[in-house]
Order: sequence, then structure tokens, then C-alpha cells
Amino acid sequence: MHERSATGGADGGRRSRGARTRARLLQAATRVFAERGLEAARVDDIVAAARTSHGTFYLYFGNKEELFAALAEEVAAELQALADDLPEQLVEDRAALRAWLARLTSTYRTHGPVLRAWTEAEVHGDAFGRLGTDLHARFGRALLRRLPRLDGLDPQLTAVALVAMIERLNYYQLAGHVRLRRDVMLDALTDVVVRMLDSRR
Amino acid sequence: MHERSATGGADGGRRSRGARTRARLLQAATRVFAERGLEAARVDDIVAAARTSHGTFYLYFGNKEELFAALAEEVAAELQALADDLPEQLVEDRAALRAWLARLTSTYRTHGPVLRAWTEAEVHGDAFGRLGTDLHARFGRALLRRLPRLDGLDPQLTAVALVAMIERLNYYQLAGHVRLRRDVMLDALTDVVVRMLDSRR
Amino acid sequence: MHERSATGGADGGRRSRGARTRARLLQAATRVFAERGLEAARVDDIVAAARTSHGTFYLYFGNKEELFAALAEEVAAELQALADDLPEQLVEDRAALRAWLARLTSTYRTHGPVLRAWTEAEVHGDAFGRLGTDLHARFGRALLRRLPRLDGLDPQLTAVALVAMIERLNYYQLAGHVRLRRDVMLDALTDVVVRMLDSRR
Amino acid sequence: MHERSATGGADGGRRSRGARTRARLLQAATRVFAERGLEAARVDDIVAAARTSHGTFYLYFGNKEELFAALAEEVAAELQALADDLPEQLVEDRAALRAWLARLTSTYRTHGPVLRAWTEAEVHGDAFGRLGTDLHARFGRALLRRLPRLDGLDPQLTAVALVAMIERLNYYQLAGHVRLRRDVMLDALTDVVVRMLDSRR
DNA sequence: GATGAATGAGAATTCATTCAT
DNA sequence: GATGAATGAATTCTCATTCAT
Repeated sequence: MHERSATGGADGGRRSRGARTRARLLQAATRVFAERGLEAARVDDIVAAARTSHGTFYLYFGNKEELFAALAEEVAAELQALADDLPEQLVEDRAALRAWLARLTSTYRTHGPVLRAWTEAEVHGDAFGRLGTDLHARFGRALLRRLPRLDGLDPQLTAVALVAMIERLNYYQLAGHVRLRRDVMLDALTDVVVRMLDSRR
Repeated sequence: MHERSATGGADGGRRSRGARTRARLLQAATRVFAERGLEAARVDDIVAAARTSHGTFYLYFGNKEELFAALAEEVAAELQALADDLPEQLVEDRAALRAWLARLTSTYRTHGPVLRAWTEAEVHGDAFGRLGTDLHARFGRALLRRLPRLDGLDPQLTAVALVAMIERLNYYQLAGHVRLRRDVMLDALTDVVVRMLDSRR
Repeated sequence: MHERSATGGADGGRRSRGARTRARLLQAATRVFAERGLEAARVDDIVAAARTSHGTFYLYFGNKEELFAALAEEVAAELQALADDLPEQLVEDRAALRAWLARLTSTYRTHGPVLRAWTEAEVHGDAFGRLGTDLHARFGRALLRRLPRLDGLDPQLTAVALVAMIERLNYYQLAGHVRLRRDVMLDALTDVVVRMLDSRR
Repeated sequence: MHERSATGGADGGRRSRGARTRARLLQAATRVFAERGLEAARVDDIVAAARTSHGTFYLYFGNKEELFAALAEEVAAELQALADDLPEQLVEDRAALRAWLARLTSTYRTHGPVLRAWTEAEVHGDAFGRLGTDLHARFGRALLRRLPRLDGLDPQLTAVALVAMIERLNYYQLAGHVRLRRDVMLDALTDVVVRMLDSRR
């Protein structure tokens, strides 16, 4: 099917008409998912937002889920790259840890609508649920590998707990449940992670 | 409307016919929500599971959401009581903290299906979203009040982060994303909380 | 079935319990028909207004229509008696004509709710439609018999037209489409009828 | 929404597919309302009569009432134009009056089904009730303006009474309560109106 | 006589998806 | 490539009527 990049917009209208239509649909869907949520979003809303027609929608995507998959996979790729880039030294290099958390936060902010919709899918327990679980696991494993010897702490659970905390805090921020200044949150989060992992204290 | 108690289950069939039917619907809905999720659950599924009719359903609940509200409010009450019972001394009295975490975990396990559906509603951003946010805030405030002086840690964020961690970990356990033995998880979680809050170290 | 008078209330509680319940249902139905209309009135509304139960309703009436029939027949009887009492001399005895019109107006006012519901049934074209048409015809024939020789006017149509006018004007008054003082309306209506029929002018 | 003209019928199939479908629905609804009445008519009946589907119905109309509104407004426009065209000289120019009554009768005949349904709506007291009352008032005012000085007759009531008579007589004819030859009815009606208004007699 | 819980056949409405143009 | 009218299965909700107590 149509697998050209849908959002890499730097080719200023050079893409074929089809590619542009597809991209317009993806962008529109992002907006609609953000406003209505995944389940409540109607194909009708999406094609209206994209100023195109039902027929066109099905020209590019087999159904709503398939469109969402295209969106989600982009974000997943970004998050996986992020997981792999977790600094080797978490405690020793606070600056690197903070920078990494900043990247993560940016990603959450940029892809907020998709991530929120994803959380919804996750609850439904379908394909995206699994994708989400995999991502979590990947984050957990990346963290686990960098974890210093922790006197008495179960490393697996610690990793999971940290991921949960980081991920949820970003999610709350995204959903508007908490409203913290970006730098305050980053400082504090860095503190918390370091505090938990620094066995020298 | 018919608002008799639906769960006071210890009266073995003594309740009036109506009360029993209502309770049957609540139980059936719990099962269906667990299996299908809140959004995907059909009134049809619920009445089939309760071995009753559509008409009867609407005799007791205005719609699916209202039924879920009845379910959710029970759980909310329990969780709020729990928030209020958080031990005064978190670091000094490990045993009390662990016991409290155990209670929380039990609640999560007992009301798993409802909580999972709740998370779903939360994403949709409707009334339960707010109820959930309130609950979170309550947990956060309770924790904040018990927090020892933390050298350099932002207390508010620490509280939120801890709640996020505890809550999510329980949720993961519930959703099957992680599978940890109950006592291992409790020990580890206690460790993590104490470690974060213990300023004597 | 139960054919005792339902509204002749002067026997102060002497009626059997059943008769009282039946009367309560009839009164309640009158109120509900007035508020909601015939079609929109629910058995539920009626039994609520009568402070009784669904089961009881069907103890006394086979269905909603049957109850309405009981109500309508009382009014029909009154209107038929009225038709038969039309004064012999319409033009010569203005006072008698005015008195008769006053009786008709009173009847409309007293049985307003039922008559309004009746008009509704009439449109639906069911049994009451026929009953209503019969009544109209009876009024028309009564009028026709008293009509003086009218130079050049078709007597049948004149009678029908007069009935239509009288009936409609009362209906408008009832429905609130026009709001005229009772005596003004009676005087004017008397004038109009006399003017139309007085061939001496 | 789809608001293209639905009745401009002289373009024999030139209209777009949508416009034709919409027109088919309107025609079908007219038939169904005539047969079953407004309240009893089912969307199902209408789409069956129009040989289309439920989905299509809701593509063009929000619901049954909205469809009826479209129908009723056409007729209302015609009746309002008629009210405005009432001849200036009612008594002096019998021929003009008769012609006007003929037009009114034709309108009633042409739009019979809609008018009958309208009467039903009027009883229910909803939006069409008001529209109908307005129309009546308009007829009344038009008549009032043309009314000659009437020795002793209340002009307002006379106008209302005449409108009631004319309107009802046409309605009876339509509903089949009376069955008069068209020219006989027109002659008689003209006679009655002139007789009532002619002060020279 | 009276009750009110239970029923289930309908009715309205929505929305993903198809397909002729 | 694009369109948008048409579809109909799926779903929610209502309400007259029955019936066990």
C-alpha cells in the first residue's frame, strides 16, 4: 500500500497529489483523535477535517484502525529510538539524564493526540495494547541494563516502577491532570530518578 | 427511581425481587465491562449476561453510563477511604506502609474490571475522568501531608510521581502487563517508597 | 364490564373501593390527556397521576383507548342531548339561542381536555373520528330542521357551515388560539347566527 | 445540510441524484402521512415507500418532524400568499370572492394530506401548532381589513368566525365528513359570506 | 382488589463501508 | 484520483401489556 512518509513535509508540494491527500488525512485524523478520542472519532469527522470525501478515505486506508496504525507506528518508532538512547550512566551524568527526559517530554508533547488515543486503544486490549506493552517492556529493559547495583531493591520492579512514573507523569501533563512548568518537572523528575538509583547516598 | 442498595450481599436472597434483579445487572455488567471494555459493551450483552430483558435494564438504569456510575462510585468510596487511611509515618513504620499498599493492591484486584473500565472512561474525558482526577488529587494530597522534609525534592511532584507509580504498577498488574508475585511486589514497592522518602540515608 | 358512573361524585365515598379506583383513573387520565395529548399520554403517566399501578389499570380498562372511550362517551352523550335541545325558533327567540350557545360553550369548557384529545383521535380517523362525525351530523340535522326558509341559500351547507363556525370558535377558545370574554363571544355569535338566518332583513 | 429545492418538478430528471432522492422521500412521506397520519407514520414506512434506506432518510432529514416541516412550509407559503390576495371588495365583487374561495379550495385539495397531518400536529401543540395559528391570524387580519362597516357585529369575532367556517368546511370536504359538489359548495359559501357582510340588505 | 417487576416487540438513529459516476 | 450518495447492520431506548405475588 501507500507507505511513503506522511508527515515529512519538507518537500514543499513536490509530492504527488495522492501523497498530499494521504498526508492531509493523517493530519486531520490527528486533530480529530485529539478532540474526540479514538473510539468517538468518526470517519465523517476526519474526511470533513481533511476536506475530502469518504471515498477518498478508503482509497488510502482500509479502515479507521489502519489509519491510526500509520500514525501510531511513527510515534512508536520515535519512542523506541528514545528507549535505545537512554544514557549509559544515569546517576553519574545528571545532565544527560535530564536531557533524555527532556526529549521524552517533547515527544509526548509533539505526539500528544496520538498517544492519548493510544492509551485508549491500550485499554481496549487490541493490537495497540500489545504494541504499547512492547514499548513499555523495551523502556523497562533499557532502564534495567543501566541500573546500578541497588542494595536490596528488586531491579526489575524498580525499572518498571520508574518507567511507570515517568510515563504517567508525562501523560498527566499531556492530559492536563497536572500542570507543571516544563523545567520544574524535568528537574524534579531527574532528582527523583537519581535519588532512587544513587546507592552512594 | 429504584435506588436500593445493590451490593449488601450478606442477606442471602432476602432482598426484594427488584433489588436482586438490579444486583444481577450490576454483576453482569461488571463481567461484560471486564471482557469487552466500557465502550464496546452493549446493553444487549449485559442483559443477556444477567438473563433479563432490555426493558428491565432501563427499569433500573437510565443507560449504560448510569449503571457504570453506580459501579464506579462504590469503588471510588473505597479508594477515598483508603486515601484517608494512609499511615502518618511512612518511613518510620514500614510495616504500616506495607499493609496499606497491600490494602490498595487488594482493592485493585477486587475491583479490577471496574477500574479498567474507569481508566477507559478517563481517556474519554467525561464525568469519570473528573472523578478519577479527583481521586488522584486526594491520594496526592494525603501523601503530601505525610511527606517528610525532602532535601531538594519538589514535594508536590514527588507526591504525584509516587501516586502515579503506585497506581500504575497496580494497574499493570491488573492488566497483566507485568506479572509479579504479590509479596514480592509489595516488598519492592515498600522499598521504593521508603528509599525515596527516607532523608536519613 | 364496570359501567357505573365514573364521575357523578355525589355519593361521598359510598362507592366500593373498585369504583373509586376506576373513577380516580378516569380523572387522572383526563388531566394527563389535557397535558400531553392522547397519543403522547403514557399509561405510566396515568397510573402515576392516579397513584395506582399498571396492574390496576388493566383491571378496569382493556387498554388506553378503552379508557378514552369511557371518557368520550360521557361527553358525547352530553353533546347529543344538547343537539336535541336546540331551540325551535332560532331567529325569533334570540334569548333562547344565546342560552343554548352558552350551554354549548360551558360544555366545551368543562370537557375541554377530552374534546381536545377527541379532535386528535378524529384526525387519526379511528373509532372516535366516526363518533365525532356522527355528532357533527346530528348537530347539522338539528340545525337544518330549525332553519327558516333561506332565500337562495343552500340549507344543508348553511347548516354545516354554522356548525363548523360554532364548533371551531369554541375549539379555538378552548385551545387558546383566540381569547375572548365569554359574554362578548356569546353576543357576537348570537348576532352572527341570527344575521345569517333572518330572512326578514 | 442538503437543502436543494425538492419540488421544482418541471426539470424532468435533470436534478442531481441527491435532489431526486430527497424529492422521492418527500413524495413518499406525503403518501404515508395521508394514509397513517403524522404520529403513526414510521420512518420505516416512508423509506419503504420511497424505495430507499434508513440511512438515506437521515442523510436528508434529521427526523420525521423535519421532513414534515419541509412539506408544511411549502403549503404555508402558498396559503399566506392566498391570504394576501383576498379581494379588496368582498361584497361588491362576488365573482372575485368566489374565485378566491375556489383557489383556497384547490389549495386544500392539492395539499390535502399535508394539511390533514398539519391539523394533527396542531393538536399536539408543537411548532406546527404555532405555524397554523399564525396562518389563521393572517387570514383573520386580511379579512378584517376588507370587512365593511357591520352594524352591531363585532368585527374581530366576525372575521375569526368566517375564517373558521371557510377553513373548516374545506377541511370537512377534505376529510370526507361532507361530500359536496365543488361548484355547489363554492356558490353556497360565497352566498353565506356575502349575506353576512352585506349591510345594504 | 391491588401491586409493580418483568417482558419484548418495535421505533429511531448512527456510522463504517461500498460503489457508480 | 476523487467524489459523495446510498446502504443496512447494529445499537439504544420506549412503552403497552402480562403475571406472579
